[in-house]
Amino acid sequence: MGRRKIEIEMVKDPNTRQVTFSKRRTGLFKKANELSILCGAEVAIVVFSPGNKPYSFGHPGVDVVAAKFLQQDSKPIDSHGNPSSDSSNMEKLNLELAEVLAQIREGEKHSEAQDQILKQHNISKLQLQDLRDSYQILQDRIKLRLSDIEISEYMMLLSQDPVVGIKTKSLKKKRRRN
Amino acid sequence: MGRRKIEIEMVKDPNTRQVTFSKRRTGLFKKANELSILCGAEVAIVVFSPGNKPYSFGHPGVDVVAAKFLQQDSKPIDSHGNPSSDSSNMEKLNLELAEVLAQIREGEKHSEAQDQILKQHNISKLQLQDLRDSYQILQDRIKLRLSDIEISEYMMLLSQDPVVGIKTKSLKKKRRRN
DNA sequence: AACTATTTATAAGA
DNA sequence: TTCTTATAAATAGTT
Repeated sequence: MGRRKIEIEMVKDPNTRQVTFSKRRTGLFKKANELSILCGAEVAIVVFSPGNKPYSFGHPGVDVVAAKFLQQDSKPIDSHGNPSSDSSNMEKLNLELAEVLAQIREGEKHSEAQDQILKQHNISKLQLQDLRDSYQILQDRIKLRLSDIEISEYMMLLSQDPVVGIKTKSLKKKRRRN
Repeated sequence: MGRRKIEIEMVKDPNTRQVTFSKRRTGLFKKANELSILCGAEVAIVVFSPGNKPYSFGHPGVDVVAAKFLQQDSKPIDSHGNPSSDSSNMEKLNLELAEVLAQIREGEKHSEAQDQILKQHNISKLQLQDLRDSYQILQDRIKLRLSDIEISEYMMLLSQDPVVGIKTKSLKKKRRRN
């Protein structure tokens, strides 16, 4: 898609490679953003540059999508012999957890503590115990504030026309157990 | 990039939306594959379709890239007050772990057990204990065999030169390298 | 699933 | 790095 056609193989010149990486990473994230909007799809991307710097994109967020992806596969297990905490109420907790993750992301913008949010959701530490192993690392990352939040917003501006202000809080499915 | 320009907004017709999703997801994964090859970058993508079906792409693998992404952020922590297991030898373990993850992916092709691979790497369960909380879920997923392995291979065939023999469904554009 | 008219991404160049 | 532009590539609507 340029002045010349190129072969899909490692770009030899380091300088050119860096330029190519920057351009194509931007393009990839833009495509991902369009896909999520056009189709209502959830997307998470993590990329490490040739210089090993991390870049990420996520809608509604890398954590949310990653959690969803990880949990779906971890449920069907135990045919292997793994006990794994009782998965009967896992689904309900997972739904809550997904929401908590989203809110934590929001809360960070206001420098709120994670624990406070947990309390607001009336989730006891006992309940969290079940999910701790699986989500510990995700929550750790959340505390650090993710750069993908900014990137996500940036991509919004790039491909959308007017765009309001900020707020990318599209995850608001309040699922009550019924 | 089609007969008409479209606005980047939710495609209303469910049928059209599904078609758009399929086309663009393929395009996104192809772009990701090219980026990884051209620049030697590591890429991981997870997508949920409007129908909530998961798709993933990863080079060298979703797990490997995800683990790398997660661990880099979990190190700088503890300025928050979190104890977090001593991070002095974390790096070494992480390197080992990354390699183990890669080998597990390989091992699966031969139906090997995860434990055997762990032994081959001489990693005791005590050492793994440190990383357990963070990587438990990743390892669980690995046991299930990931679909992204197949996808990754498929993408390779798509964008690399000659292609061996496998029937690449809709790719009949025979390009010769020149 | 295929086909193209068009739009979009991007390789070089400035 | 950012912008420009000629060209390659992706894809929206159609068959």
